[in-house]
This record gives sequence, C-alpha cells and structure tokens, in this order.
Amino acid sequence: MEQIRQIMKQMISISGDELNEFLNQTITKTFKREETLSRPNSIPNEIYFINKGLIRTLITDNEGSEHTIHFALENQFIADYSNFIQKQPSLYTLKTVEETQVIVLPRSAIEWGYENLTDGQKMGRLIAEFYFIYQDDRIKNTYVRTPKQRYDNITDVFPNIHNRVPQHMIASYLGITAVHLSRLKKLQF
Amino acid sequence: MEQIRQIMKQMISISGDELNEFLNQTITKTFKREETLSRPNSIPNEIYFINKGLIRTLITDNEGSEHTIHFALENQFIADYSNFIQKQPSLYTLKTVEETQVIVLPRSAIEWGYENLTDGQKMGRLIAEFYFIYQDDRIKNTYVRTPKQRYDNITDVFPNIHNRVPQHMIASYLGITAVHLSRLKKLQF
DNA sequence: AGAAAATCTAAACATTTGTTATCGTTTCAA
DNA sequence: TTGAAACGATAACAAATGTTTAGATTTTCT
Repeated sequence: MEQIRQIMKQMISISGDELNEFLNQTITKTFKREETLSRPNSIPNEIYFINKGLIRTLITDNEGSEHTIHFALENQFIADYSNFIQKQPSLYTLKTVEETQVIVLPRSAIEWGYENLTDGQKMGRLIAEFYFIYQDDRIKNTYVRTPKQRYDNITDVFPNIHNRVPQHMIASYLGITAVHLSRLKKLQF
Repeated sequence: MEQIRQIMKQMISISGDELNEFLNQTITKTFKREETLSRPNSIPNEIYFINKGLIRTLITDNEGSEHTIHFALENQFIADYSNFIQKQPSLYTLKTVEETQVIVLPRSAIEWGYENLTDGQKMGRLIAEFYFIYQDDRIKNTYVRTPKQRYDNITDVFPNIHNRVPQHMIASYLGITAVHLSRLKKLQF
C-alpha cells in the first residue's frame, strides 16, 4: 500500500489516520495476463490503482473490431471514469496486458472519501483535472500532429511502452492500422 | 447574472449570500463578432461563462493553418482550462463567432471559491468531470465513428450549430477539410 | 521441447482524404 | 449601396491510409 499512500499525500494534505481509514475500504487483487477487469454493458462501480502491471482500455465497434483507447501504468488510477461518474453502462473493456496487481476502490469508498476526508472533494477535482489535461493534450495532438509524429512521441506519455505492448495495440491507440504503422516506421520524418 | 446563478445552484448547494460574494468578484464583458478573448503564448488567468453568443477555441499549427478545437455555447463555462490549471502559456486562441457577452471569472475568484465556498472544491470537481466526460465521448467517437457519422450527430453536442457557424469551421472541428465535408454531405450514409 | 498462436514486415491494390483551381452566391464592411 | 471578401459546391488529380494476403520470426502455452 506504500505507493498509493505516497501518491495521495502528493495530491492533498491527508493524515495517516485518514489514509488508513480510507484504504481499509479497499482490497488488493491480482490479475493474470489478458484478464478482464471490467466489461461492456455493466455499470462500472470500481476505480483501480495499479501497483504493478499494465492495463488497457478498449472499445469494440459495431463491426466487432477492437480499438485500444488508453494504457494505464504503475501508480496511476484507471477506470471507465465517464460511466463511473454517470452510473451508466460501460462501452469499454478494461483488460490487463501483463500480470497486474491493483488496489480496488469501490464506489462506496470513493463516496466516503468525498464526504469524510478533509480534502476529499479536492482530491476528486485534482484527479478529474489530471485526466482532463491528458485528454486535452491528446485531442490537440490529433489536430496538429501526424500519426508518425504521435508515434515518435508516445513514450512521453507511456514510458517504456514499446517493451511492454505489441505494436498493433499502439497502432490502434494511434487510430491507424498495424500494417500502416509498420509502414510509417520506415519513414525518416 | 441570472443564468450563472441558476447553473451554479444546479451543481452545488450554495446560498444567495455566497453567490453574491462570489459573483461580486467577476465582471461582465461584451465582445464583437470575431474578437479575440485569449491569445497563444500568454498564461490564461480567466474562465468565461457565456451569457449570450458563441466562442470558438482554435489552435494554429506549425504551417500556420487554424484548427477549430471546440465550440462553447450559452450557459457554458469556457477557458483554456488545461493551461489555466497548469499556469502554462496557452497554445489556443479563444475567439467569438458572433457578438458575445461573457462573465469573466478571474483566477483570484476561482481560487477564492475553492477556499471559501462551502462546496467550492466540489464545484471544481463537477466542472472538471463534466469536461472529462465530454472529451471522453469525443475521443471515443473518433475511434468508432466515421467523419460523416460525427457530422450527422454534431447537433447532439452543439444544438443549432449549423445556423451559427460556417461549415468550414465544423469541418475543421471534425478534423477534415471543408472540401471533403462538402463531398461527404452528398452521401446517403 | 514442440506445436500453435501471435507478431511484424512487405507488397499489391482499393478507398478515403487532401490539394488546387474554378464558379456562382452570400455576407460584410467601407 | 456597392465592391471585396467569405462561403459552399464541384471536378481533377495527388497523397495518405486501409485491406488482403503471404511469409518469416517470436512468443506462448502445455
């Protein structure tokens, strides 16, 4: 539990007692490679904190093909946050890429935190702001950068990703086909 | 000021006194058509609430061409929120499309709200969550919908946009050229 | 260790999207 | 009010990206 304590302490002022009471409402789980944490058509009621491993968010379109929408690494929170907030059925699948250990934060713990932690609402604001900034950056890049440029800079956001994720998932994240990415890699610029 | 009062009351519990004290720190401004509210390379220190009118966010790429990233309508908050949060120089331009009246919320008022409004942090969380959900939806659509499908559904997010904004700006928002959008419109599906 | 599956590259061809130029219409500003 | 600029459609051609198939290599699972 040391990692999440440190991350939370970096975000807000929180006492050891508050941290304990909050983390007592969570459980730690381990998933094997390619296991599913969350499926479409169910309402997401959990947020995950990754102790170790790598999780991928994907969406399946009407033709049945999968699109990787996001990667989540160690020391990050991950969820179908939109549908968690809206209490609506998810369209996303959350799946491990490699063996992954997570801390499961159930909705009850999150809501308890908002009400009872001194800086609970602030922590919620900071997490939402963090992901807003990430998404804004991402959207901006689709307008002003080519797929090749986005590929060349992907390790800024996902360090070491090339050694942990097959290339076709990166292509999917970039919004292009695996074949096309393979072609782009040959280009000098 | 009636609109922003109503919107804020819908989001959080806030007394009339709190509202008055908060709104006393704001000013109302009117901009003509195609006027600039915020420019690149300066740190954004204001959030705007639109009483009437329409604002467009755009980014200029290295080749000098403009990309419309967002439209903001009546009763919405708008800013270069990422760089407002990060206190970093903006890459965006905020420009009115038509004559627009806004309430200007300076950074000082926002920070005062976080500290002094009973539900200040919660309001910040809800706004960040709202825009997170909007962006998530947008990113999702780029993966699973064609430009034509996104065009056909744009009024879900921006009602009446076709009567207020020239088509080439919509094309830009969709990430395609104006010529291509004109072509797509002829297609049945 | 060995068989099956996954991965990456490559080439040929198809489709989508961008670019440039033109034209008629509408909108805007002096 | 009028001339200039902006706008939207269209066509021809160019560039980017997708699709299918194949083959060689690596990884995974038993």
